[in-house]
Amino acid sequence: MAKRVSHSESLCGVARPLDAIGDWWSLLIVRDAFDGLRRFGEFQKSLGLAKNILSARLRNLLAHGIMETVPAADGSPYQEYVLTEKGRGLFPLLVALRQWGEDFFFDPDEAHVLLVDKKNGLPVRRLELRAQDGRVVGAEDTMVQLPPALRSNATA
Amino acid sequence: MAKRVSHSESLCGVARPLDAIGDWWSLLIVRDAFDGLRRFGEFQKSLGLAKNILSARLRNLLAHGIMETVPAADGSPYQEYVLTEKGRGLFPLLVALRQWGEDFFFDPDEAHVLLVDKKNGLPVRRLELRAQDGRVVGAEDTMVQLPPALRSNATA
DNA sequence: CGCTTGAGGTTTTAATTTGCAACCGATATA
DNA sequence: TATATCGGTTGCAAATTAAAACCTCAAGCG
Repeated sequence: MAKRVSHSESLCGVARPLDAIGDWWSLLIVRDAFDGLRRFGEFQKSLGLAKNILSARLRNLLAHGIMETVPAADGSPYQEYVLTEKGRGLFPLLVALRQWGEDFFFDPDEAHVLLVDKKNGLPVRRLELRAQDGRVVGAEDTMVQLPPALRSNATA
Repeated sequence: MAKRVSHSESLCGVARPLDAIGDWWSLLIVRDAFDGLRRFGEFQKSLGLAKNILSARLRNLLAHGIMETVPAADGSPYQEYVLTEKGRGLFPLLVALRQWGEDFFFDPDEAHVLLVDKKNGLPVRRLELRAQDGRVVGAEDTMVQLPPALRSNATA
């Protein structure tokens, strides 16, 4: 955290998010939250990280509005950590990460968990980026365009 | 790097990729590579990071097969760094990160770079996850399914 | 030739982060 | 009253990160 820049100013659309979730653990916490985990102890058991680190990461996620605490759920006197809308917005990113991992980090025959459609248990499709006209586009079909204001400098 | 586990074993499909690109800089380097940067000095100038860190990150990206060095391009005696197929596979992830950043890290009226279709200059669509039947699905419509082999333990 | 310059790093060193372990406070539980 | 469990915080040693200085090689040039 707090890598080089004080806050969000002058960071591009890729770098700003990284300031919030750009470490190993944060995304795993978010993933566990998507899987329904809510309690401090649940995250700790699932991830096996030190409590002070989990504490710091949760604080950071709260500070960035990615998770929030809710008073209780089952009457216990403790609070729980749940994703905000901003946090739930990370779903496509997690899917992209998972699909990339499946593509390149597993042997072809190696067993791994599958993301499936709840309705029928079938695996989901691949994430696809489409242009306005519906074409599936890759990196080579796209470019980044600076906003009219600040033409020309880099990594705005 | 080398966070807690020696190598890839027993890491889920989300954690394994994070072992390779789970730090602030690596993804930014990859993004710059998508933007056409190839030389050590180009990356350093663009990202403004210390040379030893860039060196370490590039080495790591090479070790993970995300980038590779090619002997030259313009006759200079130095090597260049280009994305492998595995590295190019990160495109959807970068798009997901960018779109999330645009959604939640910019004021509605704040200018930011746009990812556009090269053919016509129009912005690309949003990334969408679809089920086999074509339905757009969100987190709440999906679940992770363990492979038949190892039913029941967590985070396999 | 001898000097400088720039690319592409490595080494040194200091600051930051990490993670283990111990502790703490509050609530249950025996 | 003991004791255990949850949800943390605090110390402290070890590892990681980063800034700056240094090194090497090749080219340019006077």
